[in-house]
Amino acid sequence: MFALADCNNFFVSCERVFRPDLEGRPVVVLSNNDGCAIARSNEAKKLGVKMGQPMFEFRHLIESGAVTVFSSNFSLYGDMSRRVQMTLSRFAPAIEVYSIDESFIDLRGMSPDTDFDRWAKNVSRECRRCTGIPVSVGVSPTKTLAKIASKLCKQYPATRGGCWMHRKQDVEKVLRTFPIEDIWGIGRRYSKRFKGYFGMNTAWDFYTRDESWVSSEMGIGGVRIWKELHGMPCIEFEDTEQAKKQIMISRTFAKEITDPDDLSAHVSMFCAMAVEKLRKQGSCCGSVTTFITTNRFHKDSGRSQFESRLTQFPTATDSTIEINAAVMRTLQEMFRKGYGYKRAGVVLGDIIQADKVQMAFFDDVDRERHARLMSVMDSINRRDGRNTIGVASQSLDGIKMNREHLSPCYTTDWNDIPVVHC
DNA sequence: TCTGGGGTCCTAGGACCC
DNA sequence: TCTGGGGTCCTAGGACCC
Repeated sequence: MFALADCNNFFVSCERVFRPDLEGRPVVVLSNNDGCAIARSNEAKKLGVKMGQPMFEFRHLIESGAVTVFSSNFSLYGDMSRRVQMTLSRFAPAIEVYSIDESFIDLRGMSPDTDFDRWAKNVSRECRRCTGIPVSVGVSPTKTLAKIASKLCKQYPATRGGCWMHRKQDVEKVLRTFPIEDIWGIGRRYSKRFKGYFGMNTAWDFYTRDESWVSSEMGIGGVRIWKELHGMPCIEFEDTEQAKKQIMISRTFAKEITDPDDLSAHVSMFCAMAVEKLRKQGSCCGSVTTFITTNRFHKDSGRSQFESRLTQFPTATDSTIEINAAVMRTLQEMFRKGYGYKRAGVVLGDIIQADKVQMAFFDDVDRERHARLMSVMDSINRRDGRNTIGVASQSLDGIKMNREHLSPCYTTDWNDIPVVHC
């Protein structure tokens, strides 16, 4: 058996932990720059606020007081996520942190006589008690079915946050009405095709197809989903964190940037952030891509641009100095005067373990020195906060963002700790 | 006026090798 | 007119996830 513990409307729930007055009311959390809705309470969903919908389209709901909005507060969400994970760890030797709000739990070592329904309800209750976050715990023979089971918890309050779905007849009963687009791994494209072309609307319609049909339509990935629905586990449980194969830092700017120095300062900071992540996982990268783009929603195509440049390193590196130099050079090549840049980013690729780097024959970088400097830089930034020191080209002011509705960092900033009056 | 920020895997096709 | 057979590697693009 596998369990999936999925936090309900996670970002909204994090805000509600410290604002219990918002329980039962429509709440929306916005993306960076207060752009789009990225989390909605059930009440906000009922009012018609869509995932990813731009805020200006539902501004009337905010202004009339029908919806409460928050700017995203990722230090809060990250910390709350860690607390939920700690609580889950008490119930199983191994958990797989799948995303900020979802973890899988391997139950294969537990006695087959276990009452997993009771177990799931208990885990959910404990998460709520210890962290304040409502969590849906689905248990099933495969990860894909566990996902479905956890969705049932959200749909039916009578499950009290936990649901064990394992008997064939129960699974099939659920699949008969489960929307095809809600199956894990079947996205917008496939579900649109399945509905339009083949008149398939439910998970049952997919489940009852031949394996060979699924294979020809979707390839090996589809077959895995199909088998998982039939109770055959195909998706590995991964409790060790995998090193990233690609690391990207990009941001949309609050205002278009026209000044090359301003743009450089930002992109240089993105670079420093990305390379810090790279070192943190003990890797080096063989290439870096820099990209800049103008506002993609602008009609005036004469002034629009998406450009990117790839730099490859003869010897894979984790030196901010070396990578930043490449990024700054390519940025200079791409920048055009008179254009307003709305978004930019840095992508590190060809990532390998730092101790497996193959040196180039004519390598002339003093890697020892760079390594010592980077290590000192990282420890200072760890101790005194991000952006305490960095390379000269980089902005140390952070990114200017619109965050009009930001909540306090209740759990990660001494100045924001809630005060209890009694 | 205002539109997020990350990731992964699979496949097809081309280049190239013997 | 006829024009092998097998393989690997790389890349771009498409699909998905949260």
